[in-house]
Amino acid sequence: MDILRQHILFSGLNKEQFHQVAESSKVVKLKESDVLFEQQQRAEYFYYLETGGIKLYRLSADGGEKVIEILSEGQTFAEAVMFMHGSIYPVNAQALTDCRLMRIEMVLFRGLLEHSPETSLKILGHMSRRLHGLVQEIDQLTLTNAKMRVVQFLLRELPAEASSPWPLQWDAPKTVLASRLSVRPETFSRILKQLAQEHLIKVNKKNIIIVDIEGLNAY
Amino acid sequence: MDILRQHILFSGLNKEQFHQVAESSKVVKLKESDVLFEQQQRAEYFYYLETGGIKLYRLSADGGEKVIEILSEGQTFAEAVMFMHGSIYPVNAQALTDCRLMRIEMVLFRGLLEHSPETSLKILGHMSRRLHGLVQEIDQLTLTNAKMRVVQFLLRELPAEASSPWPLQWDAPKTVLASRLSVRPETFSRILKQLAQEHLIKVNKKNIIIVDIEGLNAY
DNA sequence: TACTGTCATTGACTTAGATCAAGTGTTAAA
DNA sequence: TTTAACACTTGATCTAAGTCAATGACAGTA
Repeated sequence: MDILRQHILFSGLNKEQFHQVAESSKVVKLKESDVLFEQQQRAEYFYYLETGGIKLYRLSADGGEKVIEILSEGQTFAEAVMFMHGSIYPVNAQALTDCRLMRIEMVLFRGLLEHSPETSLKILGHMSRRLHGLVQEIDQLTLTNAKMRVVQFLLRELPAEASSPWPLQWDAPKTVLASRLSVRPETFSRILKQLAQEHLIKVNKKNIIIVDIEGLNAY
Repeated sequence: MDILRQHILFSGLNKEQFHQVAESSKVVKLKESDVLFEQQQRAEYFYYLETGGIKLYRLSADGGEKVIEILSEGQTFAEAVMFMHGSIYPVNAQALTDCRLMRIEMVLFRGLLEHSPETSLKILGHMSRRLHGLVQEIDQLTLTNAKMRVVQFLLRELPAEASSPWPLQWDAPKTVLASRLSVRPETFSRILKQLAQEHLIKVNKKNIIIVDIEGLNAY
């Protein structure tokens, strides 16, 4: 509960307000591949992800799946839905690994915001950044090719202080990463192989070692 | 000024607050092709578009241009930037036609929000919808092909009450529309031709008549 | 009226990346 | 230990859409 308190969304609430949130919230546990909610479903809650991984994705009419976001510990999600009329989730959410989450009531939280402009402003900041992120996403999709998308993705996974060589690892299967990057798994595989042949990375199952950050940046 | 008052962003402000905004705001006039601001530039203002058309677009390193949004009368833009740290515009803004805008000071407006939770919530609603729109945009780009994107675009331009045949028109040149849809002008031209041959639309310069809405929906 | 530049259309060609198909590990259950 | 299920890799094709190039249709202006 203390962890929650520290999150930016809740840091603007006073003691009493936070108490209300804590009271009405519930811990949710998911097993790997459990579905938390589905797109078009009526939205009553948003979530704080304490441990585990979640993917947000959309389905097209013909069953195609596009991963919009891969969430990891400490992130909140679906809070943007709280401010839309006739709120329905615009995406599906499914556990990539076993998860532990806090489920927060939208109605209650929204009510609190009416008396907490500070928190509203923080959420606005949050959403602005996500908005900006999506805009970048769009031009990544349109202005660059598959190889560049993969390279950008790898570079973005690196912490600011990273130096070559630097190990990366994740729990999502490669198919999910591929979808996130809007390429087919086959293409993703081939691109990683190419990068390895150029001595920019080394691939071993779910571990990738970034061998040459400079080289990747050159793309 | 009264027009501004009616806009959703300002409707939550009280008389005094609105007065402050009005005081510090300035009318800006642009000629066609004038640049209002550029990406990476320090952001101090957001805008309300009274008359005319504006395109928001991004440039890639190699000069490629991707139109993110085409704005028309009555819309505000760049207000999301207000809530980000070290705020810089993430896009370029250029006039498609002669324009008249209101220029609003971010710092001032942000200050007002600290005392107007109601307005904050309205902006949150605004941004949520745009967020949702961008998510849809992304899966359009990834789950569908160029022809479908064009069809979806045409259908979305139609008002809810539209019936076949229905005329459409816009002031942006076709190259801009093409970029907005992430296709090359040549491809855009070919697709429109195809749709015309299938008797779904009729094209005449900047006017398009939607002949068969059902037919388009079938895609 | 002719000249210029911009936008739009059309045809010929190229290519990135999808699709299809086959094969290899790897884990988990029977 | 065998079988099944699934993730991943690799090779062989195919195709949608991009690129390049030529031409037409204007609007503006000198």
